[in-house]
Amino acid sequence: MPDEIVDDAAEAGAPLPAPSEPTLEIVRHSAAHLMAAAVVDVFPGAQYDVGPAIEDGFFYNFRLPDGRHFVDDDLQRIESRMHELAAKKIAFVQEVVPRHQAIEMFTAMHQDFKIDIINRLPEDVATVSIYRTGEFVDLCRGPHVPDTGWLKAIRVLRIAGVYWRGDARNEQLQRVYGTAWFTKDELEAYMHRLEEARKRDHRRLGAELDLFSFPDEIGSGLPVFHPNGGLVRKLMEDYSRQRHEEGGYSFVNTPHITKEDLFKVSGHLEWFADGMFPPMELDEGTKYYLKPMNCPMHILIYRSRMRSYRELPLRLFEFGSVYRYEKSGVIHGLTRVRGLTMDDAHIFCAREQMMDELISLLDFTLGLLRDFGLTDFYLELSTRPEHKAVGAVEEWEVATNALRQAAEGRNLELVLDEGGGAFYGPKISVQARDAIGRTWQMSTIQVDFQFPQRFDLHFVDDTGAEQQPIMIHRALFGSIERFFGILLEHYAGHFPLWLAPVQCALVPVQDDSEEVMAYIRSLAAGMRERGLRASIDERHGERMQARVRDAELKRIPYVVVIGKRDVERGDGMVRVRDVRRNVQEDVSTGDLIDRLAAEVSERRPE
RNA sequence: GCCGACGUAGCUCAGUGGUAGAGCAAUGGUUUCGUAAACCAUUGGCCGGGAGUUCGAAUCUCCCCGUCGGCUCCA
Repeated sequence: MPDEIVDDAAEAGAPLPAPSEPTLEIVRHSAAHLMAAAVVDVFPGAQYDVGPAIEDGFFYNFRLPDGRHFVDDDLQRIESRMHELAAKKIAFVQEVVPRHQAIEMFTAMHQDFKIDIINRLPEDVATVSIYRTGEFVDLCRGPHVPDTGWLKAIRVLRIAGVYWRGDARNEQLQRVYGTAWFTKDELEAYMHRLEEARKRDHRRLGAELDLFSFPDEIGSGLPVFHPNGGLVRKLMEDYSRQRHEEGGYSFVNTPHITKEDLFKVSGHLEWFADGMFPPMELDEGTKYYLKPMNCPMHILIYRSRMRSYRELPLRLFEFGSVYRYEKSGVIHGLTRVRGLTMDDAHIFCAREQMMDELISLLDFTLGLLRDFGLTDFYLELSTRPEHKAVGAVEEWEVATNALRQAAEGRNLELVLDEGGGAFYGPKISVQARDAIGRTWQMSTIQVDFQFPQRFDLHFVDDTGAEQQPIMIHRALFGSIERFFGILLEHYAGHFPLWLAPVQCALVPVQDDSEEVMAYIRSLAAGMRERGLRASIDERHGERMQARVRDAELKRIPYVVVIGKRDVERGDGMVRVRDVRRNVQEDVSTGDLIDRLAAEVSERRPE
């Protein structure tokens, strides 16, 4: 994302005027300098590359002498030295020096990266700006805080190996990340935010709520869904199917493996081989591949017979499981896996139909996402990748413009992702912001002229002539696994009622009364009749308080406690605890069931 | 794949060269209590896997598998 972009030009050239009040960005950039100064102190001979302020903090990249790598214990040493330097209130002093003089100076200091950065500046840059902080000198156009005494609320957070200039073919440098704030309170608040985000991490909630797991025996990036997770997933799929049925989609099914030829024709083996599992070879020498995408199979369904213009748009939908070889270091919970199920569809239509289809598709997409409680979106338009792309540039332009037009009709921010398209076509991604402001890529909609050509697809138009259809690839959840994980984090485990695996916990005050238990069982049966999912806490001998606590920890949205008094009163009233709002209310069982049923049928988000 | 940190009971973790521990969970019992943790007892482990060093390895070394934080990638 943009916060990682390192702009060398911003590190040198014309100095920037200091604003009257330092901003958080200036504090962080100054903290980066302070950290580099500390690293040079602690590791004499260390070379420093670039060190910008980023969202929530800063980093600096280093090359340590003798090929040394940072280890975790170094973090504390660096931070301690930073605090020492901060306490000295060393001034940040700017100088503007001639270019050649700067090169001589950094040459004398053996700072190869700085020399390289200066050499990359445009020829007409005659002077550069440097900043001194005591002994430490950095090429930088500033501005900075007046002195290091401003840098009290700092913390060194983590280390990383990073490729020089962000290219995996280059040498790997050592990066140190830190965070900096105006005050210690803000720093504490930030650390607290990190902790809160950790608590809603879907990997943690998945285990706590018994939703899914990643057995080592199966392999990295290959999740299994437990009964409760499977139920949520089924509810998601059921609703998606219903919407697709209403949306004019046809349902298809395709196998998980295929002979290699299919992926030769599609171009996947040429362009996507890195993302595919290695082939299985059969006795006769035939190679079979696990499919990384469903499109070629849907194309074969289209091509199984001659198509008429009357059939178009033909929308083929499938929850299609695909397998992608993701590098070991990138696998992450449910959001980056090696086996996933896409809510995948391919729309075959005539060129004239494309625009209408894209517009209605975008509506359909946003509507579905909103039904799952995601409401804050922006769109991203990804254009032709410079190197990895098939097909004529003109066709890419037509497709890109069609997507742009469909997107612009909306009241949503549209950002450009230059060169981020698939190898076969440009795409629109729907990005959603979650409850704590993070953005996630959700749906993708891709226009494709290539596959119809590669697979020689046709339909007969109203004059009896053969025409080539165009294809739209689209996945709205993206992958069900990923969407599941995002929803889980968005709701911090508190699914909306219609998705909650257990909607209402029925808790006896004391479980030794057959009367009470019978009452609870009949209430559960009444709920079940209305399609509601209630659980009865039948553990023997637990205290009611413990049962309530357990129900809340399991994120069961409603808890009803029932004891002798309720049964003896005979008025049908019970006390309901609304866990998500943390309120209690007396309500009749009939009303309770009606209310829950209404909340479910309206798919209320909370 | 790369850099770093890790892997001990279902979960969270302690144990750093001398035959493995706590809390929670689970199981059994006692208790029957009105809205977030009753009490007692019991069970539970090839210390991720393999090889090596050592009289002796959870502990040291190497290789593999997996997890976590980044990087690269995410078509």
